[in-house]
Amino acid sequence: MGRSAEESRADIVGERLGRCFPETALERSEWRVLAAEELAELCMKAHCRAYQPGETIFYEGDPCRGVYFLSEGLIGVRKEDPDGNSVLLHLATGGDTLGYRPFLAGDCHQASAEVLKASKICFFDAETMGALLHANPDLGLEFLRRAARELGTAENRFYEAVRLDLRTRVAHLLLLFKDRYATIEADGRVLLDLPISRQDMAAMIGVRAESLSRTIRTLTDDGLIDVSGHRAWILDMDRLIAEVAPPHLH
Amino acid sequence: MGRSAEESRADIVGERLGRCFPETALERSEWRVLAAEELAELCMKAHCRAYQPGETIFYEGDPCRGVYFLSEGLIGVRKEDPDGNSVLLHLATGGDTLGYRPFLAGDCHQASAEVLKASKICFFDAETMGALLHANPDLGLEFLRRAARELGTAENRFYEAVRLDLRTRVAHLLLLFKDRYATIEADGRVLLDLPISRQDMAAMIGVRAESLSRTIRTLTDDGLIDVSGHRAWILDMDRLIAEVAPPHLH
DNA sequence: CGCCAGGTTGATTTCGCTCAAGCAATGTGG
DNA sequence: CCACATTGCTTGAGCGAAATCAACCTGGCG
Repeated sequence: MGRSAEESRADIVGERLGRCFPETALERSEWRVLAAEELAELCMKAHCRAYQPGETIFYEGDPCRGVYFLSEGLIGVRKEDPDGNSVLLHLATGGDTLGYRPFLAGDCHQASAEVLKASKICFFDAETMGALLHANPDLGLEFLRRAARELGTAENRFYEAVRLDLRTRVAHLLLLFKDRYATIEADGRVLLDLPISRQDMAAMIGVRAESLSRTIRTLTDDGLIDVSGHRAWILDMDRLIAEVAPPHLH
Repeated sequence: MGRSAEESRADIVGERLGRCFPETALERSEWRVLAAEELAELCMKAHCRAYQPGETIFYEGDPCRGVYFLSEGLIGVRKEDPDGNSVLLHLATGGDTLGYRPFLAGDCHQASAEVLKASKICFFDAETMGALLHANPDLGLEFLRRAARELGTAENRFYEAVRLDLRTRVAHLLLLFKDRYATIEADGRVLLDLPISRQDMAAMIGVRAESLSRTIRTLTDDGLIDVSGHRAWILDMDRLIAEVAPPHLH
């Protein structure tokens, strides 16, 4: 124990920093623009904990008291109605920040956040966030860009929901998953590890699970994909893309 | 003509400022956080002109070269497919800024903007915008709040599009219009001046014009509203609100 | 007056939902 | 280790809400 108090405090900070902001999560998040000292300070103020699948981080209607940084894991952000029907608005993975929208708009949470895979989450309270945003304009601009991108995808989803038929939307969902969850095998085929249940996949595109199931079947029969459980092969990428490309529905 | 060059330049600036940023438009826009000198400088750099109904400001797919401030008028932001079916994403009125989303996200326009009523529009190029955002963090925070609010409404629209039936969505649209376009008559009844065509109203909630027409008919038969042309009376506000309130669809 | 675009109404079709049953995988207690 | 619940997924049959197709108003305008 020949080490100074300085050094051991630095160790504590460094260790906590690594847990709050793992490299892979940090670099794809808005927080990457903060200086090392700012990050260190931030994560000393953070409330961090691990969550298990099934836990809920916040509910629709809850007052928004700050934002949640997802260090690792998988979270579903959804709106539910009394009958238990849900719409899955967003899938969050490591590096995503939850609740920034209601925080910035100054309203209550308009959706609930449910843990889908074991996660580590850090909470930053409104005061800390407010101070940080004023102290560091770059952070605000990062969130602004994020909000702009998400607004674009939200508008596209609305368009697709009202104009595109079921099969097209399922094909598009699979292609979205491809970008994030695909591995390419030696023979060139594409293997997806579907990260969520059929219920939730259906809830992402606003259809019933039964309809999704039937559509997966027809796509399978047509030789585009081959799905069993959470493993999905894309057998014919070109034709799958063609399903989405021309927005003609005849 | 005893006035100095100084004074007459100030007049020119002041006059141009008043045309670009009319009081009512400015105060509900993000730009209100700029100092008078900043506004003056900005509108000297702006390209302003008047537009007539039917003109298109930008098309889906166009590169985004800056943002458009709507001094007055009415603009429809829409996505169209080859068959001519359109979805109306947004109605912009005086004080709204168009194209800030693609500008910030760094992509092309993902929708086109069509003039619906005679408008006055000022264009600020990307360079000017970029400099301003860096020079004045408050402006960024304003746009951040705006983006957060719009993201919320976009997510709600998606939810409603996939979960709520036609009648509920029509009722909700009428109530949205009420907030912006209603006048309350002496006898307490509420009169709406519907700002857009049936086609476009239908395109806002992602349904066909025929379906909208039928639904307006049933709402009329039920005594909730009374519509002729672009004049709509809300006869029973409570029941109209009740149509929207409980999201049960039986 | 006739024309035409926008709006309404009617008849029919269809896509996706509802309801219900079957099935496979996983867990649990005896 | 097996009976059995439980849960998530799939399949089938029937239905219904909204789309489609088509005709017909209506009102503004040359």
